[in-house]
Amino acid sequence: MARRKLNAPTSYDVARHAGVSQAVVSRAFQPVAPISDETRAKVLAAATSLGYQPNAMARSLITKRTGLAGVLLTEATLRDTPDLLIVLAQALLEQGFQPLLFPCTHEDDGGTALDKALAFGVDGVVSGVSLSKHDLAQARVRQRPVVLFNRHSTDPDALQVACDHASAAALLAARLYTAGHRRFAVVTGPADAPVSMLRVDSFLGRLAELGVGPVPSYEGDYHYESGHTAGLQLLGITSGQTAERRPEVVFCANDAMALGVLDAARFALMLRVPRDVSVVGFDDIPSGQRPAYLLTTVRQPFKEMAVTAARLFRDALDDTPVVQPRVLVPGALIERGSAQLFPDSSSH
Amino acid sequence: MARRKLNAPTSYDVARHAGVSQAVVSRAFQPVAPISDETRAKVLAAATSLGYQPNAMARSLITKRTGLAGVLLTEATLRDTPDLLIVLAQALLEQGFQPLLFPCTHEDDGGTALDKALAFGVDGVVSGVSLSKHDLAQARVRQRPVVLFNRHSTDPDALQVACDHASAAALLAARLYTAGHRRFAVVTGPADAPVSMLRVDSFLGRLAELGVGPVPSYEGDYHYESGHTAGLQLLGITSGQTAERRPEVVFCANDAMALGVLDAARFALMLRVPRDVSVVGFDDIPSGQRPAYLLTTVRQPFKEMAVTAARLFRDALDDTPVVQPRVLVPGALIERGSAQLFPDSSSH
DNA sequence: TAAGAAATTGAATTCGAATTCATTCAGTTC
DNA sequence: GAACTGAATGAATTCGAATTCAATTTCTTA
Repeated sequence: MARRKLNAPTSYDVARHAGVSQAVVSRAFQPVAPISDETRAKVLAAATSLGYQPNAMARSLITKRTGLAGVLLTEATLRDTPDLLIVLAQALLEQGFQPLLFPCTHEDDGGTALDKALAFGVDGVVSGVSLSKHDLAQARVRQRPVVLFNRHSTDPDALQVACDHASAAALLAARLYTAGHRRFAVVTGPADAPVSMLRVDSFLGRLAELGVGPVPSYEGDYHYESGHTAGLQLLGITSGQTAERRPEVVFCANDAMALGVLDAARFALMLRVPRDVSVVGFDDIPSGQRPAYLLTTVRQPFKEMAVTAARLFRDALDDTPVVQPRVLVPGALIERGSAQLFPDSSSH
Repeated sequence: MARRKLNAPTSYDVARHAGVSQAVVSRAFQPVAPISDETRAKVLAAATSLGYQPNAMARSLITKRTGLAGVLLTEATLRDTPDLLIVLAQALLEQGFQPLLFPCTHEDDGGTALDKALAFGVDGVVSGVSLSKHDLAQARVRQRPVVLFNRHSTDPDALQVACDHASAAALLAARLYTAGHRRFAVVTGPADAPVSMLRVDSFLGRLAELGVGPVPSYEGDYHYESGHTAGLQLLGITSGQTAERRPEVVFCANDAMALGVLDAARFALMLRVPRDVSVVGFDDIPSGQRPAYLLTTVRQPFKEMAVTAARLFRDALDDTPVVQPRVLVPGALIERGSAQLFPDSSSH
């Protein structure tokens, strides 16, 4: 490994320049330390004149802190809800942490990503991918807090912030039932996506409570295309569907697929939305807000969730007693034109 | 600062456990080093049994390498083209670098972000925000390579990878002209957005060459809403527009605004697209691909650009002589239904 | 078999800033 | 003015792995 010398000035250079000891230079850069204002000013002046900046590695070596927060997110999350990364990064920066991104291709890459993050010396991790109990234990041994973001763990001590997908989905189900709908269909996310499961199961659970019978379902992969395929499948005539048996409502585990269903219904099957069929999703992605879609959906309050996660993260690091290790933030039902949400007096 | 002891094993612990010296442990973890296979195996066994991982800070302190690549991107970029971050992160990871994200609120936050990145000890930076000559010089003094991504610098030595926005925009202009269009309008990005300038200026430049007179323009901010407003303004009757004077084509500096223009035209002004007006954008964002929009646009080959950037980055770090410091990758014209691209025999 | 080359090994040093601890100095108090 | 308090300072140590260099072992080769 080529040892290249970097001509960056060190604290010793600054010390010599300012006529003090290295220890004093170090103190000048700490917010609170035994040093006179006069000396500090002198040191800082010398530092700026030399273009000195404390070496992060040397500092971390002794303080055991890097100021880095590992951020574990799936590529699907990054792609579908880019806003999440932005608000999470902002929130972490506000708490004084720089986000170190670990993009995960699959939901089960979390363990590997966590290992890598720890090897890089992150102070802790905010994880938007699932982590096993074993992974969490490993982080705990190393005293690195982990905040689960929209992910759940059976570990009672795990820190977690999540949208209350279950309640929102159940509410949406009830709302649609009340509006008079009786024939439902669902498009799920991939079987190993925990959030999809939460949403779909709650939706179906509430419907079951209300006496709605078996609901056809299609397993998508969170992408638009799979939603499109699902739409053709669930609403098309291929399976001998007639208007009487066609689902009145299609609930999708996320918005991307809901848009696919919507387009399949409108452009491929020539159905009118919401008159012939209501389509609802989950996430409130920007394109669903456009007049071309007007998707009824559930919005996750990412900003609030991110701020909460960042705060939990910092508190855990500061050994501040964490009052509430598990925070559930309610989702907001966003009613737009893609679903018929009021009893239709003209029907039947 | 509370000095908390982490019970992480050190190389000395492993050394004791394996009955060798600390130096040998260090060597066991390097791919090529003077150590026998036998000893290495013994050390690695001891290491795994103790759960040892080399301390990144200590290592970096002496090697002057962190394995971190600073990634500077504006929030607008993160939001509008999330795919870019994903492919860039993948490409950097493939070259052995972990992306350290520095989200920038404004285009001119680059200098600050670069400073922060250098303070964190990144090995170099890939910047999707503008950097001043002074910033670049500072990085060079520290021997930290900077690869500009879709950004330009007058510095002849600067490493840069960019989409050839200018050529693509000019091509698009010519294409529309050939199709018979003569009345154009443009929606620009914010005045300080370098990429918007490139695109719009080239588009207008080519039109001017073709003899097209003054073109009305509206300054947007890259967001959908501003596109919507621009659409109302440019195509609406507020300014006493009649069908004869209404622009036949609206060129937008990015897709997000193009969608806004398109929706304004269709849903607010009841114009038919592309019959009454053609709308074209730039970027090829996913929602423009949907049947509800079918936006004609220019796609940036992000994957290729990212791979090139990552390779440039690595070569610069390895002191591999960089063959081509400036790479321009051509954009791809994506023809969809939002623009009339062929001479219309039925017109006039 | 002796001399020399090559491969391993370990003791000591290094990287740069933070911290400990002893020391100095100025300011109080009686 | 002696004794004491508190603040400010610097010498020395520390963090943990990589590297240098001298010492040792093993392997060649004449």
